[in-house]
Amino acid sequence: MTSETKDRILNTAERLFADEGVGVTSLRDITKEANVNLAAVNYHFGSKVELLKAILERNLRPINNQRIKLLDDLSKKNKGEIPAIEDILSAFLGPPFYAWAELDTTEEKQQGLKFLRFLGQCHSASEEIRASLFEQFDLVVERFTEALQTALPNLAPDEVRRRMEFTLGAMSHTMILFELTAQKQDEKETPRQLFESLIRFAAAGFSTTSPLATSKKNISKKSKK
Amino acid sequence: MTSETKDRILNTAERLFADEGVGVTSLRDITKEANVNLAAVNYHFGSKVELLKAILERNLRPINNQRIKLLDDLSKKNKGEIPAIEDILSAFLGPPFYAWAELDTTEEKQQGLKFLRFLGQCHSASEEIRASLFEQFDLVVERFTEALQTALPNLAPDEVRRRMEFTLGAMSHTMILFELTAQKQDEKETPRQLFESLIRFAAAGFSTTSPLATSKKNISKKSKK
DNA sequence: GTCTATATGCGGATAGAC
DNA sequence: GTCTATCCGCATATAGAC
Repeated sequence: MTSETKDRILNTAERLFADEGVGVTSLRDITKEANVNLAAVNYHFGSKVELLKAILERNLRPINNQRIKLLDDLSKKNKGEIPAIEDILSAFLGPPFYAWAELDTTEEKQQGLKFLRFLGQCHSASEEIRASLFEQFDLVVERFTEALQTALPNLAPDEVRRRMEFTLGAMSHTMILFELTAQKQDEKETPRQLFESLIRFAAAGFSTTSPLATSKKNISKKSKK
Repeated sequence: MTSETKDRILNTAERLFADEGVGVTSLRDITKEANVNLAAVNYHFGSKVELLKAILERNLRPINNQRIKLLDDLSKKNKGEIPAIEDILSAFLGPPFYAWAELDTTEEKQQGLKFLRFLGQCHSASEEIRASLFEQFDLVVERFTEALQTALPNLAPDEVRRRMEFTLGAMSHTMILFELTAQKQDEKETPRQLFESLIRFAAAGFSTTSPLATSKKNISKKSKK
């Protein structure tokens, strides 16, 4: 049996990290609430950061698998033909939202929102946390960057990468705001609206033509008519 | 004289926070390097977080002032006429970059990049830091949201706000990546390219037409031709 | 192997002498 | 205003009980 203690730590920590935040949740808080000894965390995981990584891994794997699956399905469906930008982005940005939308009870949904917020925070946390996030995320981002490059053959590779980063930034920021959005508009389906808006925003950003030549110093030269 | 000690703390902390990160920089590190007593931080600022707020305030004020000024100039220049989206976004996203571009020496530039990264991190730090960031930022965001709404009269107010959030997310994420980008491409002007790409990406995102009706469950229905 | 009791050292904060 | 001494909570390490 893989140590019930280990699972109890994992579950309790997951809830506390999402609920209260990683920074303010101490190992003492976790072990007290889980009714295990303080040293158990170190025995089973090695450190607080390693525990965090384990939680990330456990929750991110199914989401990333779904992303890849959706992307593969896109390619298969339209045999040979290149998928639309919006569909590619939907396969990438959708899964975290789907995972949330599929939850049943109100409490589960609330908990799920908190986890999304937690995930978003990890994107811009300490270097070490970011690193462990991207350990499993990098390959996914790579695959989607390739797909987008194929769909946008005229866009310079550097520019595709930059736009992918902008999308990642908008995504993580959106995840942080998810909770607030959902609570404000009591129970309404606004998270879905937020998610749809994000896809549309990013798709438009990706689809715009290459940036102006960088020779001119004056950057914004657009006419008003 | 407003305490030379206070200034020394402020300067040293600013450098260390940006250089090493807020989390790993202890008050002991700061006070040792600044040659002041450990208790001085608490006397002058109250706490580590308050010190951080003071640094944020000092650096953000001129940037935010420039943002407002640029926006005002836009309105004045084309009397009555509504400015282009790209110009509005340029006035908002440009100042942090200008502040960096105006620095002279290589060391100053490097330091400036680190500060931009630090600023970006604050966007998704603890609730308390975020709050102090937005204490002075909220009004600016409000003004620009209004300007964008005016330039996009057909876009629902909720949607304008959402897109502003996406832009903020892309911006803070970009600031975090600034340092890396600049170092990779040895000394080249890529930060400017990054900044221009961001404006273009966000402008396209803002300019796209309203999202699909939310009645349909199937979200991505775009045809390929 | 699994867990506990306990120790180490560093962090921010503070009371009170000067 | 400045400094010393000290407090308490923290993550982490380890010795040894079961």
